Amino acid sequence: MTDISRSGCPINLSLEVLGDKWSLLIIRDMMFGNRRHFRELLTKSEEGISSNILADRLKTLLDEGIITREDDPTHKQKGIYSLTEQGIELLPVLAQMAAWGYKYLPVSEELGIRARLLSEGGAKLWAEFMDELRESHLGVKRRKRTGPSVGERLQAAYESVVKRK
Amino acid sequence: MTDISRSGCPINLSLEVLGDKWSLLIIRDMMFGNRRHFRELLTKSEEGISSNILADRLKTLLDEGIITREDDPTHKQKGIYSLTEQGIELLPVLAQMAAWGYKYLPVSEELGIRARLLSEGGAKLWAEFMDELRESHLGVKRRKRTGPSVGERLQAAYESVVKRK
DNA sequence: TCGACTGATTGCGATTTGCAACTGGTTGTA
DNA sequence: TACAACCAGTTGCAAATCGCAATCAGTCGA
Repeated sequence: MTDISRSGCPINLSLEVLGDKWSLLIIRDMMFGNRRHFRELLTKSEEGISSNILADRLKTLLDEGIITREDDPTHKQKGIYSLTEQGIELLPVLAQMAAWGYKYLPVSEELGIRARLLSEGGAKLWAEFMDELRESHLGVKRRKRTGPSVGERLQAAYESVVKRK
Repeated sequence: MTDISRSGCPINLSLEVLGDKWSLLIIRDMMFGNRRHFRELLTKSEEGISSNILADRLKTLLDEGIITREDDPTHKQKGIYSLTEQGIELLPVLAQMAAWGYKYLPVSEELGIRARLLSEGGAKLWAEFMDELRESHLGVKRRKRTGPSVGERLQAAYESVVKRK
């Protein structure tokens, strides 16, 4: 990551932080896959990132204030990565990107179902999911709610497609 | 651009098409700056893309069906690049990215004003602007409207900041 | 005819990427 | 206590990509 920026345009600045093939995929896995450890991000992702790239991107995302890292009390070597508020607010970007990809690219059925639900749910569903992320990543308490969470609903939809196969 | 994809995830597929530092900036300039020729995209952008990268990205975007190219009748060598519907529908992605960058990154005042207006305008303004793009890039006729277009309003806001300096 | 302009292409060094192997340490189990 | 499995990274190296500068051939207006 270079220190000097090409321009002060918000889109350009965002791309200088996120405009590579992996950063947003890591954030996607933290958001939708609840991956919080290095190993989980390394091995449980669809795309198979290599460890040096993962280490490098996590470092950059830390520097940029998009994620944080703290020690896992259950294991001296484990670190737990969490999204910051800034990271959580990338959800609309990912959601729009997912909706566009779902509409125009050859998305697989099982991986597209979440994009569809998220797209159909609109801004209101995104806000609800972001609140859930604030609870699980920032420790912010939420009002009690009824029924399954957005995260659970997305997961259930995914598994129902996978099971049918 | 590789032909084989890492996964069928919509976010991953979108990133394989757009996940580099330049593609979305080219689309941004076509959308908001009304740049339609190679030369315009090459020299009138804030960031200064080099000509080989621009040529390569335009080719990729053509292949992906995000833009089209046709000959300019006024000059046998000039081509006019236009956004397709698929390209126009990247507006929400760019708008969300601009909003996020505007909120969290050191955006310059003159280049941030459009992001702010676009963000405040919300989905309704985006839809209106996309309709204008359909008219100027796809030749789709629109119903007559009153007052300045979204594109004109964005441009006016930008110039008012630049002039004040 | 000429100089400026058009959309590119080429050569080349610097940077980034991706794979595989490896490091130093921790944990659970016997 | 011994040991295999697991943990978060690091290192070396080859290949691909990036980015700058120079260049190219066709076209236009004077």
